[in-house]
Amino acid sequence: MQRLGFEETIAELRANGVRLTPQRQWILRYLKETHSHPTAEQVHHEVSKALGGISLATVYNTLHTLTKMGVIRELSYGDGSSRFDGNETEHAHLVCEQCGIVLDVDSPEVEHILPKDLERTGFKVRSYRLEYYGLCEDCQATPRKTFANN
Amino acid sequence: MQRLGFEETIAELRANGVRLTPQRQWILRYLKETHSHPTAEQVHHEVSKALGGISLATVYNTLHTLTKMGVIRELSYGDGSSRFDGNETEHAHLVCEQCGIVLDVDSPEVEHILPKDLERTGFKVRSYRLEYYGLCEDCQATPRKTFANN
DNA sequence: TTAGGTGCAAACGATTTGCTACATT
DNA sequence: AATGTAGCAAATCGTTTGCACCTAA
Repeated sequence: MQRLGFEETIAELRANGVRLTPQRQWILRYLKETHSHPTAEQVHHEVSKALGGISLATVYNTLHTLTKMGVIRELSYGDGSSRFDGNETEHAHLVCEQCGIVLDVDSPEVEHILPKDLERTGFKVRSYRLEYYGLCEDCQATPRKTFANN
Repeated sequence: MQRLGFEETIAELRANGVRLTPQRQWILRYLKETHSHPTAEQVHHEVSKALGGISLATVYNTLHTLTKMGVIRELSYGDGSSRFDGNETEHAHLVCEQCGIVLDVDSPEVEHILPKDLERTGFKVRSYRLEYYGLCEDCQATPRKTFANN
């Protein structure tokens, strides 16, 4: 349950013979250093500034490659677009239904319960996804905010 | 935490003055009577047989209407399409990464833990979503099955 | 009667793909 | 040098929308 930083992840990939192009490095760096949960478009926008241009297709391809390698995670929500999380470890999220922000939450109790709970199902669990939907603190204070943040 | 059946749900909607067209009734009936978690297209296919034709747009409209009314639930997965669940109550799912089947799981321990877990976050939780990803029993026995079931 | 639902086809938007040129190893 | 990667534009596909017609209450 230790989240790896950018440098550590790069070292791990290099050790596994993965090709490390500038595009891949910047995408990974951005995801590892932000704690927001950006969409592919947001990644494209940020990384494009650093590289002076990158194809959106490359962003998608790279995000999927990194997801398959297990160094980032992909989460798809009902709003049509996926979000990507530089934290590759299992953890729960808080999703604000008003402003759309996605926050991390440590949930040690849940971590203990879940695996136990599945023993009786015959299902071989590789990962889980736990999300709470509701209102973040800001939106509780400010009803009717627009859906355009984070 | 009591799942409502088709007849009960219909009665509730009628009591609330909701218009009950044949299209709405058949869509609701299908979702309430199956325990699979069909996509919009699967709903369209099944209901179309019963009605002798229905527009896919109507299926989408109706599914969203029923979701907003709280009598069904919508779940979006990474495969691009949403799935709809006639069980409107909170419950966890098992998602097989090989064949794509979505199974229900009762998780009473988790039900108890989750709300408690959130008290300290300042987040106002309205609902949650819990999914386990892995291999179902069939796919553990039969590796490399195609992604075309259920 | 009438508010609201249905159907169709066109529009949309996120994501994927085919293919050529290129850069890391 | 060889294999895998980047870029671009076109294609795909699930989903939404505008509008005319229709129907449950």
